[in-house]
Amino acid sequence: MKRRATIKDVAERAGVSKAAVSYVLNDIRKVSAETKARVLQAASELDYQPDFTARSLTKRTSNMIGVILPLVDASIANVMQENTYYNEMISAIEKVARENGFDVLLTGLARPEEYRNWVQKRRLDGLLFLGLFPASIYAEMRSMEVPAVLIDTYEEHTGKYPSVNINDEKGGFLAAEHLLSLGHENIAFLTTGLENPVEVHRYKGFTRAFQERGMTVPSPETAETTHRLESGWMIGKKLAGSSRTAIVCTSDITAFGVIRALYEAGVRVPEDVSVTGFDDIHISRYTTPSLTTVRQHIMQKGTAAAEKLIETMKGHPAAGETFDVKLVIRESTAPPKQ
Amino acid sequence: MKRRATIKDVAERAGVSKAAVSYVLNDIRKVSAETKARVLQAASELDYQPDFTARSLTKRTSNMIGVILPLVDASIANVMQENTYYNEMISAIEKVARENGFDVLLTGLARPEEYRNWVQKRRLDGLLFLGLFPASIYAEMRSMEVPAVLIDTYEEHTGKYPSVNINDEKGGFLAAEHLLSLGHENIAFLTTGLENPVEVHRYKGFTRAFQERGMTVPSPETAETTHRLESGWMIGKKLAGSSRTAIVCTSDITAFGVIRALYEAGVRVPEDVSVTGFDDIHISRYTTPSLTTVRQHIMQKGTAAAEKLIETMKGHPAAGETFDVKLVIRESTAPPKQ
DNA sequence: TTGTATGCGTTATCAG
DNA sequence: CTGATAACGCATACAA
Repeated sequence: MKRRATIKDVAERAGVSKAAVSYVLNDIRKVSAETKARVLQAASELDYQPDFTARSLTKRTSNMIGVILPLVDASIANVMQENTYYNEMISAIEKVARENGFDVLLTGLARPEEYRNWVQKRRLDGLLFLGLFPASIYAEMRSMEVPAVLIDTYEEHTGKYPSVNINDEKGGFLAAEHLLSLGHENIAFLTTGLENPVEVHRYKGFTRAFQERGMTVPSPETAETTHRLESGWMIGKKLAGSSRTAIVCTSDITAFGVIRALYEAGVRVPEDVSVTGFDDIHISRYTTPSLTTVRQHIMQKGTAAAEKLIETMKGHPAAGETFDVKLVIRESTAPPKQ
Repeated sequence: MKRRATIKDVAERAGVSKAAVSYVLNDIRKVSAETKARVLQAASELDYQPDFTARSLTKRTSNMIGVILPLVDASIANVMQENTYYNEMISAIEKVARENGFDVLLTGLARPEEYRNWVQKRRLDGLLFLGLFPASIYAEMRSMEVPAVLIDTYEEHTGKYPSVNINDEKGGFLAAEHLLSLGHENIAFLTTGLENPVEVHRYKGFTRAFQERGMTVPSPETAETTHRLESGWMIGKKLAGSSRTAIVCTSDITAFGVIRALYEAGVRVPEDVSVTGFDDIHISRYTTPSLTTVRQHIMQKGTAAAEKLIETMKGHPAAGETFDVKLVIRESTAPPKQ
């Protein structure tokens, strides 16, 4: 590779000191118009671009933000593999970062020690947490002074970091209320685990809908893994023979699994059983039946998270934000059979 | 943030020189057992971890690999948003990278100049190209000496870089042959554009199936954008009134769009029209009808690409590789109506 | 075997 | 206002 021009080359060509070049290019100090012109001229002739590595060393910043996903069985695949939710999030983050001159470092992290080390040795300027992590990681976080924004995380886990969320409680409520108003009474709530506050809030909203009608609240059905098609499929298989007439899922992905299992068992959706999803990923509009689901604006959330992080990094601490959700009624729900 | 221990701190604590510490930690030269022990002891006590930024400066390597996606309308979203193909690819790459001590820098790139600059100022050790880029980028590449592996790219575009592919021609053939053997004659081939060699090869395979039977080859239907649900949907809408009895799609995503459009037009799949996909992403097994498709092992491809890149970076240039594909017959295909 | 000195490309400090 | 010069943290050629 042809050696890249350094600041020294520019300085020599312009007949000034390295410092002068730096001043001009960073517009950090008054420089005589003539020097300035010479420097710019030389820089342009040599196609000079500052080296981020060297710059990082003195500035103690890397111009990189870290995007962290939880590791399940040593891979991020188990979390993100099947769900285009992450595609939208990452696309949004990458765009905001790139447009602000930052690069995105993507990694899966499991143990808190790794995390700390990773951040420090890379001199990351900011962090974005995608999803729920072991509580110990949040403890570790507090001891570092790196700006961070949490996504889909609730206060009890955060401490001092802004969090970007959606109104999960309302989402759960909307799904339940929709089914109740259709006339369903025996409704299952399918969660991937109530250790996750996101799931808890959705379940809370679900229960509120019942309570407001003075009905008893069904206990939740718990899938054994993360949001996966197969988790939904297994629960659907189990529920196919039950007396449930409707199933509320906490992701579109699991809803698809459920619907397929029901179909294989000869149970029709929505004629026999209604199913709702959560997220409204793109494909949900295209399946048959298309999915009645709780829509969240994923890219908006990702964009907001990245923007807040960058604001915070610039020294303007941003507040968290909770986005609204709305119910999108499609074909997977209908009144119960008589 | 509590100041991080540097090599100097370790040296002082161990009562040796900085150089000695470096030697021990990098195992670069023989060091007396005693010194070694003292250094390791001190390093461990101080929880010393070398700073990658500083290390990069002298070693001229960053321990980062860049994963590059093409930019469409200033965002990578338009390419990756709806397709879990990318989730699998990225998961696989991240895992291999992480396990080999590398971090993944993810970015969207459009103009060749940006690309060159990005690689140089970040001192990237290796590059992974996901998908097809403007030809000018390949030209720019040749002038740099950075190891790279191309994914889903054909020779004519590469030059000296190994490429990881699948047997696209065979995939196209399998899909067509399957439908022909079912008795279909009027089969549409839906491509997102024959500028992309991947699509060209699939179409070639498709045509071969016809030629081997001495049948005339249908001309392709071209969607106007990238692999998107909506691209498929629009073509499906157009094809709903046609005499085609089967449609071969070059991605599962577009196939879903097609199927939905047909459904909305009252055309049943597979009773009225058969549809095949390509990729076999996870959801294809769970939709109704489940999708007959050409399976490629996406994670295997991603893993291989990352491993080849790392091998090349270590000085053992790896060869490209073409993975096999196979037909997975599910519910979206059936013999034509009598 | 170990320590010293220098370079990597920038930015920050401090004289002039 | 400008320009040497010293960090920044690490690796390495060279000297001891």
